[in-house]
Amino acid sequence: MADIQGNLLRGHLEGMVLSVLERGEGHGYEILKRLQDLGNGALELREGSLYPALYRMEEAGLVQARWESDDSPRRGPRRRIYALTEKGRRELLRSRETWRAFAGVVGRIMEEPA
Amino acid sequence: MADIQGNLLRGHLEGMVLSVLERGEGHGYEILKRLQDLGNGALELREGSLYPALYRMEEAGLVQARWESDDSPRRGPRRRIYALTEKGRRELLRSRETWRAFAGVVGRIMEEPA
DNA sequence: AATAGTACCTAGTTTGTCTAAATAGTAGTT
DNA sequence: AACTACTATTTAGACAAACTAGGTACTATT
Repeated sequence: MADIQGNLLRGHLEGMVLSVLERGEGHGYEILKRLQDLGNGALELREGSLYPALYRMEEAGLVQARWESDDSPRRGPRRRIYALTEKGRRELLRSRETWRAFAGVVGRIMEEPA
Repeated sequence: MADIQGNLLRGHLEGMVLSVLERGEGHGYEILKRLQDLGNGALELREGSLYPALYRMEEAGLVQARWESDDSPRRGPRRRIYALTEKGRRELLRSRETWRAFAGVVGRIMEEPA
């Protein structure tokens, strides 16, 4: 199983998080699990990568964070819920364009017959 | 034009260089131009990224380098010519697999309808 | 002599992922 | 009660690879 992690991910994680949040808000651990699920076991993403990414994105105004209310029915550790902002939505569109350009160019270079 | 550079490239450059060299040996500057051509103006790759990458790859035994002979017919700065080694060829196969896995996973996450 | 293109080199900066820990609540087991 | 495991968040420090921003040197053209 080719593991996707580290340098390969650099610069691509933010778009992936934006994309996951487009389907609905979610807390950090949930975003992590959604990404790992979507990665089908090949995506090795750690908490230590995701949480700092979320903080950067919050600072950049791409996502808005709130603490889950105390009086929610569930028990367990508090969760911080992230949602896309308008700016984040625009950034997602740009991320998709960048991804397509990137995948097109690198794909062509990697796959073109010798 | 979406520019492909910096963090986006991290971890992907080595495979691209291997792939370009599969089509035939070449010197550093030539590899740079070939990549920029293949990138159709979108790939912003600098010498300061490529040369160190070539040194790393030489050290890792993926490519073999030699100085162009002095008595070659052309005039101009000396060139250092890089060629794939057997190990480099094997690594290229692995790079392609990794690329496909990466592009598949990230593509699915980026493009999947919300 | 000035400019531009080819060709290589490299010290130092940047930055985002990862390592590796810590904290804390809940649930199930022995 | 003690344990293990899972959920959930936090963060200091390490690391590595692309980049910045220069430098050298030869050739050709204006």
